[in-house]
Amino acid sequence: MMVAAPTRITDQSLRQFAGYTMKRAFNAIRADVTAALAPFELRMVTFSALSVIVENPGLRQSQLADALLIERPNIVALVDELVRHGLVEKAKSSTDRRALSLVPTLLGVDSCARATAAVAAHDRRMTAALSSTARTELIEMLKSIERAGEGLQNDGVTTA
Amino acid sequence: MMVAAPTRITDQSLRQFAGYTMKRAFNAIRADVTAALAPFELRMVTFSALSVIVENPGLRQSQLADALLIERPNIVALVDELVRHGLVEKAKSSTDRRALSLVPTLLGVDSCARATAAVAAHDRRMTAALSSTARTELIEMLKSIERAGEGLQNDGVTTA
DNA sequence: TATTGTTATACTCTATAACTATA
DNA sequence: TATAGTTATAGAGTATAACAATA
Repeated sequence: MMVAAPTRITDQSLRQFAGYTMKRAFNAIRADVTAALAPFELRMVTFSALSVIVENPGLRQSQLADALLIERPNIVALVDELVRHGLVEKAKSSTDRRALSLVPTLLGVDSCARATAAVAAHDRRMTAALSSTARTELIEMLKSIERAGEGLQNDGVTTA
Repeated sequence: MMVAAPTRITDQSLRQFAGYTMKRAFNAIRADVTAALAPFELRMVTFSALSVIVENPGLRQSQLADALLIERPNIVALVDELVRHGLVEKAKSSTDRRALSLVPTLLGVDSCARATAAVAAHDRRMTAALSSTARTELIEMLKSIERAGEGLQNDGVTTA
């Protein structure tokens, strides 16, 4: 079979979907935020973890996993990376001898503040085309999509 | 060091960022669309590829890679998967003996139509809380973020 | 019994280097 | 010399099973 290639490629059918465009938008965000966090030796996921630890000092690893929707086994290396960089300490829980309490160090608190400022600048760059209210509405719409996903685990079986 | 764990964990600081909430929203979308595509033996990326091939019959693999922002090496196994399922054929280009033209089969066109309907239903489920105009605005905002990313490869060096 | 942290493991997704055959 | 398809490979990111210590 012999066919000539079209000159201009379109993705019109996929563009009707919020999911497709969101994937492309998030790709752009990930690339930019990764660059923004590199000077702090933080990745997206380690920055998120550090932020939650600073905001909730003393939380257990399993609580961090729940908050960030990360499986417990994957938390171990992630927290160890923060410990290795001197940003977080693993303290023994006073109430449960199985558990570890995650506490930010002074360096961790400071790095988190500066990284948060860098990420805020990145986020403003990416949403520069949006008005302040539009940006707020975007975040609210994304939250509503996140919430929509929470009710769909059974996937149609219970919809009858 | 002994610390008691907080009872309620928050991620308030991260919630100010469109990127963080978008990641969580997209996680929900990915889980739901993956389930929606499973009956067709399609993954997110193979569905996107099939859709572009049906919309642009005869395009070359490198054009498909450009359209979907996928590196050329990763296109090979992806297209082979569509060929194996009888949805796409690799035809020889009539103008360039190096190139392959990707053509959908009749089954491919039909499967694409039915999968597109399933994905449309999924997309409506996920955006059920949004009005029709709000949903359109969401997609436009996501496009503007995607566009913002295209200008930022150099990362601040040229901003001076 | 159930839960916390952990190890080992595997699977997907994505990115890079280098080869071949053509242009 | 550049490009199209390809191979091999490596690194993230993420998910599951199973274990020891403790509740």
